[in-house]
Amino acid sequence: MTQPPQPTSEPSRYLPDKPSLEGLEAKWSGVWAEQGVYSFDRTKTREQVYSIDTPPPTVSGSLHVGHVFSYTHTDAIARFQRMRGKEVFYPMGWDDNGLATERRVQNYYGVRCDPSLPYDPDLVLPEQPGKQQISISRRNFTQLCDQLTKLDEQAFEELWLRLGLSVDWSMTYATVGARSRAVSQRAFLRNYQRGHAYMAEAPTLWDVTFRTAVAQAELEDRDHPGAWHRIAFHCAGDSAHSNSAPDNRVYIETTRPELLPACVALVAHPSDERYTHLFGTTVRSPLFDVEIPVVAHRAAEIDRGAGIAMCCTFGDLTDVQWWRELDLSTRAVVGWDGRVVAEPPTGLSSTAGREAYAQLAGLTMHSARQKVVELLSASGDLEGEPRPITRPVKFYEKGEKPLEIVTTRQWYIRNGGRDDELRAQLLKRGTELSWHPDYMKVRYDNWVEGLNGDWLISRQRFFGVPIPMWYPLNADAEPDYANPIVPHEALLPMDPSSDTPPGYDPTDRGKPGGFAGDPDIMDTWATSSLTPQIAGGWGSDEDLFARVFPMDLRPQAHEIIRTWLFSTLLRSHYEHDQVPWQHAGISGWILDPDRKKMSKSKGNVVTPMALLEELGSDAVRYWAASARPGTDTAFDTGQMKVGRRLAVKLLNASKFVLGLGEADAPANLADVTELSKVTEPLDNAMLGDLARAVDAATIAFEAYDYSRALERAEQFFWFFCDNYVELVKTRAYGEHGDAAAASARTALRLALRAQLRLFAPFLPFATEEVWSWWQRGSVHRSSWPTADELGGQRVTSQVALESGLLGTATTLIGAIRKAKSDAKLSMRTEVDRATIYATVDSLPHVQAVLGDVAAAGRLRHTETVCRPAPDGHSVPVGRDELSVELSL
RNA sequence: GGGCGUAUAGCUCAGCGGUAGAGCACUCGGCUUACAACCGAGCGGUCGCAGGUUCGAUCCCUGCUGCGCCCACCA
Repeated sequence: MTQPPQPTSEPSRYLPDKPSLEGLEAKWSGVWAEQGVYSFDRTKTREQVYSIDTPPPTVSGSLHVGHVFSYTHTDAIARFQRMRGKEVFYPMGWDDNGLATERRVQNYYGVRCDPSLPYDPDLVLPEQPGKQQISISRRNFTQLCDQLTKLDEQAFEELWLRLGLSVDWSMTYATVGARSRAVSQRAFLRNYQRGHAYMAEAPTLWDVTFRTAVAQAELEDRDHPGAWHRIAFHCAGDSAHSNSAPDNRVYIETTRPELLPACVALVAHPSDERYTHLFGTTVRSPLFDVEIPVVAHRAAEIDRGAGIAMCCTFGDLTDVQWWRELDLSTRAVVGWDGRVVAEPPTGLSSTAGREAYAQLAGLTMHSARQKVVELLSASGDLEGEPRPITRPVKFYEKGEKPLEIVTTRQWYIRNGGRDDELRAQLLKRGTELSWHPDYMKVRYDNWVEGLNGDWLISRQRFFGVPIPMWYPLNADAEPDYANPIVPHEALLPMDPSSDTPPGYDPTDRGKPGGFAGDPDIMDTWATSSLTPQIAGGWGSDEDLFARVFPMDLRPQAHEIIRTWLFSTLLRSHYEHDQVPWQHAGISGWILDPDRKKMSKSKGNVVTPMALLEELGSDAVRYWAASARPGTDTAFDTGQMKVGRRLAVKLLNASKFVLGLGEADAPANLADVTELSKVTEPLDNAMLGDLARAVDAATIAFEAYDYSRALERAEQFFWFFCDNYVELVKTRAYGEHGDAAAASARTALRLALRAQLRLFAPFLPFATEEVWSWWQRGSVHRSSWPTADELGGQRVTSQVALESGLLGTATTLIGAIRKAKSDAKLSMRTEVDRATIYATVDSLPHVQAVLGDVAAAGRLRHTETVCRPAPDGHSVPVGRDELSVELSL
């Protein structure tokens, strides 16, 4: 066995007989780690650094080809910037914070967190989770969270290593780690101290399954079946208003009849003449017999339902608006558990009403609806049958039941949703970013313009960053929320449920005159919105932070512009008064081949590790990098096979070029004197074309268009292999003299050296393998190719003539191939005589390349005839004579 | 309801104010000493529809249609 070469050793002249992609991932990822090829040099200044605000993957989610897709894009950019001479700050983060982890731990271990239980240091769980979830303490629970996320993080790291991400693994962070918790709590406290964070008791969108508040950014609309119910309210007295129904009733239509006991008003549009006579009067609700005012509000829609709506506390956000703006009563009936609360609301005082209510108390919303419909039918207040409809209903994105609105005390961060001036500032911040692709900015603008309230950041969950606040308790042990006890920044991270505020004794917890900790944790985005600060060492390593912040690039997917991008920008706006990055690179999604979003449930998810093992990382990276920025892309193994073919071709072509001879192998091709060996016009023409491809790829990369950079490199490479290499092959063997051979070999080597570097960001393994055969160091620390090193001005001055030459030669060899193909001859068939027709203008070109063309086409004798080609195309005359007609 | 994107070969996608491109698939030919997991040649398109601007439109403008996505107060 031949020892694999080491990148720091002398060029090894090691050329495998049969180059292969197998094993390159393990070999080179190991070498890179060992030699710290991607380690960040923190002595560099901000100007010298290119910093990336890595998206920390949710480790409790499944590994998905979508991950491979978008992280490859970022890695290609990182590698390009590194080769351009930037010191790339490219850490990895793990998002192990929040509900995703909680849920995974519950299912994986079969446990459930009960914060009232004491910690059990000797907890032993059954090997297989049982049917019944085991209740454990909060501390035990979070320990299991830590334990499981460690496993998940390992799986991700293995994947990333195999994919070849050029991450500095010594700088990894986790969003629930101590550093992240400290940053998150510090930023929150500063928001609080500046008045950007506040606490309020207000109607809140509430998930009854997870029993937590959720934020606007976590909502999604889903089509949900429901039904219109036409319900009669009773007008007071013997009203003689002609517009009332003849039976003195007012009909409303609702999809939420179960909220009838929560009704606080009927609302119609001020200009709706059907109801104007009722404004200012009251009606009585059916079943519950509560006196209900009829009021006017512009938000009521004349042509929706009956045109008059039942306003409940709270059925939807319009109800909240009406309740606020019209100063209506409050009759909450939905409890935290999603069931009808036991006590009837105020105002529900009649005996009949209380009896009706008693039949609902404790029921789920679903059952309560059936019961109310039953009662209304019996009382004759339901007109007709419910009419089924499907309408959009708000869900928590991770939830399975429609959201309710429950009044709770929560923490908020101002986000412009209630403040036009702040909103305008944030919109302006959006313009300070370079968006790639630029139209993605519209999504940001839409989101900011559509915000309808401040950002609710508290969550009634267990695993996450605690809200760092205590509250003094009064003589009745009730918390004084208006005067929280704020911890010192030096004490962060802290947990108010186990830490004791200064001046108190742990035994004062929960006692009159004592203190209580805030029981809630923060929304996962409240921490993730600080990834530039976490990764950069804000507050703990200000020296590092100054060298990396604001960052250059935020890569992310488009669906989290409203969450991650927006919230990060908001926090940076508050804390640093600037945008957190210069560029936002937005990736698309992976769709399955049917153009649907890939989903686990459909069984079409491919495990990325298996893909990498089967096709090779370079192949999969090629597929990812072929997708235009921001574009949703079909999962396509065909494209990966194309990438694999490219990588194999690169190995083989390199082997050929490097195998042409050791004697004149230049030790340092960066030495421009090598260029003087390139004497043949055809060789210079090729280098000139390559120089243009290099320029095009560079411009594309600088504009974050990695796919175009790859396309240009690839386009040139196939042309190089199929035409140039074939044309100069025999000359390179030395059949036309040493100088001509040296010209070809040097050009081939210069071209190979440049092309390996063009491909390095995309095919890091194959390019590194080839680089190691003949160059020092890692290709990934070499410099990005330039037009200058390929001849620059020298080539450019002759460009007109020489690119014409290359075109002529390519056309000629193509015509010869076609002639042979039409004659059903092997390409190696020797042709005794060929006639090449040409115009006067092109004749010099033809004659200049005739030697290479004749050799490549295996033409023994050629004749050039100076006249336009006869009609038709190439005419194969036979094995011993070939007429090649050209339109030149 | 508002917005963004998109529509090009059987499939996946580039492109561009001036004679329509690539890969895959398909057909034919070739084991040509870098590569048969390869090479060569070929077949294949009213550039979604309708108008407009222009000497000229696949490209620019307007409208329409299909698809995808984002957003929107769910009575």
